[in-house]
Amino acid sequence: MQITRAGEYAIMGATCLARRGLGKAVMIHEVCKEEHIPRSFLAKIFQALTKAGIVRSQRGIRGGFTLARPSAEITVLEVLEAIEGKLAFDRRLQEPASCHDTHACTLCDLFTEAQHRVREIMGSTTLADLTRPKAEVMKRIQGGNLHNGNGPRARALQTI
Amino acid sequence: MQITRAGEYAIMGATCLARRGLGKAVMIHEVCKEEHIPRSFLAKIFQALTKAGIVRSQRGIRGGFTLARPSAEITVLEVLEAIEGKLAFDRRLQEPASCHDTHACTLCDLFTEAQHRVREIMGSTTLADLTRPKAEVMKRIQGGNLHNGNGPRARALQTI
DNA sequence: GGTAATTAAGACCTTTTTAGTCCTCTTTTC
DNA sequence: GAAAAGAGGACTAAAAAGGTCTTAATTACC
Repeated sequence: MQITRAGEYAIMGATCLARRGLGKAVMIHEVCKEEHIPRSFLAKIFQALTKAGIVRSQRGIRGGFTLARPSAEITVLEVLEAIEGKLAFDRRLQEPASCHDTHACTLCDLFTEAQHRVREIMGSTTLADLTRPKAEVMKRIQGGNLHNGNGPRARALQTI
Repeated sequence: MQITRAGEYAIMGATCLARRGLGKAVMIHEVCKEEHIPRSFLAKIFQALTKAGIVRSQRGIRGGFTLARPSAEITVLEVLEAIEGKLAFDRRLQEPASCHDTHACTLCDLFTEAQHRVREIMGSTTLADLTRPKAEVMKRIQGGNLHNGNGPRARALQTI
């Protein structure tokens, strides 16, 4: 019941890029130093994020990584699932065949709801949110007003 | 980001006992057959649940397992944590030292909130709930009225 | 065009966890 | 005391986690 190190590093790395702004290429080395992540491991993670269209890479001298889109349009859920695959609380929710009691399994319902709650908050929090001052973030997260609004946050939520 | 098979089996096994009522000892063999769980694996799991005071065991001929308390007083969270240890969404929430940015880590806040949401629903759902008809359970889970009420459910929630 | 700096890709490795099994011992009932 | 349970510990195979290493492929600059 934990997210993996790779998933955690992905969020940290992407957030680090978010803090630098959209245009500037940041070398993997800098991100590692700042976030205390092993270099070659992060390289691998950023590769995956590149394929997922979350970051953009630039090879050669003066190369590095940038976010592919504004940080306010990238959700934490998106980053996490790019690395770990679709978030599933239990194997039942991945391969429904593994539940024999297919007709009316209340446990499946419980797991589905738990998973939904996690996806909801992860999907409504963007990288931009993580770069904001702590007090603001706390207020937003615990405020519970994740459902309303028309900003990028609401748009992001639609894809869940 | 998944619960383990052991955790899942524990909930299934305990729920199976809940369906049989409080008094009657159920042999491990019966539970396994009913829930499609490997026998020696479930034996191990029930051992742990016994130590945790969730089920009670009876050796010898006509032995077996029963719930140690009424099913309405045992939460799914309790069963899960008896097997998997305290539910932690990320290692940061277990050993805070692993987060270097101790002063104002917004990611820690996000994870804390996600974890809280999972604990909330798992901690407010009892084994008795899982034995009820699907429609009822769905209504309760999604109703969102998990905070009010004075029943065993509210009591259970206090320990979270 | 050469060279240094940078990411890409994938093979490889080590440790830990998962998901069990198996065997022997103890307890309990008949 | 025999038979039928669970208790407990040792063991194992497979998968996942958490990385490392090597060899490209690009790119900027001289």
